[in-house]
Amino acid sequence: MPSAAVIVDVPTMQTNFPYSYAIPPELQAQLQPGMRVVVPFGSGNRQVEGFVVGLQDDDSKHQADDLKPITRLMDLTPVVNQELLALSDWLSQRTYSFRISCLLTMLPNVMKAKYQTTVAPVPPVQNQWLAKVFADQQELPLDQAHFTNREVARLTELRNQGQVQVHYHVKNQAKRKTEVAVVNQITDFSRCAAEIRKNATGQQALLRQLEQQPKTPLRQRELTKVPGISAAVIKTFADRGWVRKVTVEQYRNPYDQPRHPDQPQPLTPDQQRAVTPINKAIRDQQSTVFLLEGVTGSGKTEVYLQTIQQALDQDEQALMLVPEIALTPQMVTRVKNRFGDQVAILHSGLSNGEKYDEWRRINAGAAQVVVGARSAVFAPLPKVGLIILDEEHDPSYKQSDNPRYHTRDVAIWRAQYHHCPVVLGSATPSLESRARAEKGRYQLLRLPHRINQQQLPAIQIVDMTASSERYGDLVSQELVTAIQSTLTRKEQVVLLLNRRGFSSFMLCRDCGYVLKCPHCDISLTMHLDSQTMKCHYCGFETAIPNECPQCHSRHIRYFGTGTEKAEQQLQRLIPKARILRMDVDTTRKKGAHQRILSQFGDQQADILLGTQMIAKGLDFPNVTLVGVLNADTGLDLPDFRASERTFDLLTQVAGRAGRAEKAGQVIIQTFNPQHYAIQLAQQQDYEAFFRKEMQIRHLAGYSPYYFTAQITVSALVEKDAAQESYRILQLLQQNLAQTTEVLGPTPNPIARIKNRYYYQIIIKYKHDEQLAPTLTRVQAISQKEVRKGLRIAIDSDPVNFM
DNA sequence: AGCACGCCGACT
DNA sequence: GTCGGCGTGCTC
Repeated sequence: MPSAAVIVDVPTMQTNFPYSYAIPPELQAQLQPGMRVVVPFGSGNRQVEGFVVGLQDDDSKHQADDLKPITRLMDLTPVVNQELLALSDWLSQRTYSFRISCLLTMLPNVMKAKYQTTVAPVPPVQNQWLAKVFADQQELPLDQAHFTNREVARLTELRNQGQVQVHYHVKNQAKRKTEVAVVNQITDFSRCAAEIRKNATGQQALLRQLEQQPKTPLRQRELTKVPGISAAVIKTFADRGWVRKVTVEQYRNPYDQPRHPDQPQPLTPDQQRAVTPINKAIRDQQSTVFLLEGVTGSGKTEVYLQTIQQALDQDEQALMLVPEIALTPQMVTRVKNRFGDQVAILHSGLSNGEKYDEWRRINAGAAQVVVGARSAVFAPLPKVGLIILDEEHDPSYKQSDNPRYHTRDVAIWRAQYHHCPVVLGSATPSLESRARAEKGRYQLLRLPHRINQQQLPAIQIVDMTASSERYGDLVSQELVTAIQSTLTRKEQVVLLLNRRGFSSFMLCRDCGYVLKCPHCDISLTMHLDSQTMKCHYCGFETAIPNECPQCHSRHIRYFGTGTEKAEQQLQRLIPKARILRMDVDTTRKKGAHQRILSQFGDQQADILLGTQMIAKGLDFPNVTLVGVLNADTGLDLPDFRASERTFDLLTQVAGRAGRAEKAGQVIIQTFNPQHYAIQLAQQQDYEAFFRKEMQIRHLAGYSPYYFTAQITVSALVEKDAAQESYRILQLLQQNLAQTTEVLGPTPNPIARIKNRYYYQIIIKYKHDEQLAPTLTRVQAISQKEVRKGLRIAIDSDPVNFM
């Protein structure tokens, strides 16, 4: 008796394995691994979504007759292929998360089922209350909106008496749109042409269209755009049997822009030295990992495009991952211009429906190139020939909630599966990747020169501890002068200030009170445009006080400068400058990103002032000055990667200057002018930074010399989080190897967020056989404790310690 | 997650 | 004595 192995949508430790279900005879022919099904689960036979991960001919553990049958199919074809099924298994072990969570993150959001429980009275209805509640309704949803807890208890009682029935509904949210298309049935076009009257221009036009593309279904909506072709013309053809009407899936096209086809550009010798080995690996089906270390402006993108072409030439597909695609519309345009409609785009800026459409195009084999952010690494391409991870050091490649995967790891796994190379590209590779290249595990390719012999911009450091008072603490005289002369030359300026809002905290000068978020251990930031004090962690907002909430003194002051205040001050210093501000607050609305950038690109502003979102990938030829208002914001964070992040950010933003024929200039303002991260960013010497930082990591015993794992415990009561973390500490100490070091528990740098108290434990290890089984035990414990409001998060390779 | 079973305190 | 509180275990 055949049965199906099903992973059910019940994310718990105790259900984290496949359950066997009987396959009803009518489903036996259709059912395949990778399809979603609805299955009865638990005592009430409540209906849940599940993924078929395998089929068995007989089941030794269970007699066929004690298996429950699959209720129904949710898909007609598999939504997870064999590769991704295997990947989900590896991923769940690697990240200590549930298999169902892994499967669901590989798919667009809309494919997660929605559940609804309803209740219906069983006729004849005798109970008066029941009759009154239901009146003429057949059934009602069993939720808070319809029934109070007391009423639910009453319903339970009536159900036990058989007067009420409970129904479980599983709703597939994914709705596909269809449209009408016609398929050509003509074989002899000249004979048909003879049959059409000379003055029937519409019919002639349609015939020409069919002749051009006799094999593909043509969408009616597109066809009727052709002059002369109308619905009536199409109907005439259908009546004659010349075309057949079919319905095809309709896809929303999120980047429906006119295309300017471009051709491969001639390569510099550097680029050629990179392209050759990558293309060879693609041809030879080698799963080599290349680290492409190229300074900003060295032409990495052209290397990507020409290697993608190699994969396409072999009838294979290419996957290109970028940090957050909304930030680099220029990159999307370049790829689309080169490869046209075979490109699919997946990123967080798309609506759920748009993501689903792009995903289906990929799954149907209609896309050959996928460009996308983190989750696009799961794009269901059947035969991958190349995977590119641009800006491979970017922290957004790490998912911060379950499953806590790193895109780089998944990319490498998939490359091994497909026997294809991975290209990790960056101007400032992560220390981990660069170290692997050093050891020969990755193959290092370097692009040390900018294309067209452009000079790297000259970088000047301004020591803000010695800055003149006249200009305040925000902008130095050097920067103001440089901005002014840039504007006189009719060139543009990019300014980075990695802090949003107006002022970062409010302080009472009489009693020393600092206004904090009531839900988090963090001071509230003042925002002038919304006239509120905001918490950047939980979103709490309150009015701006005009007296101290504690002592009612009116001597309150606001300290710290964010982008809002910087904009105001700059405007005062340079009244004629047209300033555009770009941060989370000005880009919240859909498309705002693009609008600000194109305004700046069209020279409608002189200065683009923003947070780190302006550091990446922007390419404006008229920008000749880049200023960093405060290089220190990230430097003193309690994170061993603080220097690396600062170096990356400064290098990245400096690269925005002088990208065309005009020379660029960069001014970095800092209170730590001697710090090596800032010094070496000034020299734009990544290799020197790498060596220096490696020494420091070696001494401190951090990545890449040691692996790290992190356990975070949180609870509503601080004592609970602390106690539990000490219990886990004990478990770790009793089980882990002697050489493994366990740090903590310590309260998180921000000890409370959204009313939860956080404690963390850091594990540093080199080789520890016991680590995986021990963390699995921690995972099991977390399952039990979750009922008491405790949450335990395991991160097998954290990138962020805040 | 949701449901049943089972063991302790407040009530008709 | 029973009703119902929620702590614990199980779901093919």
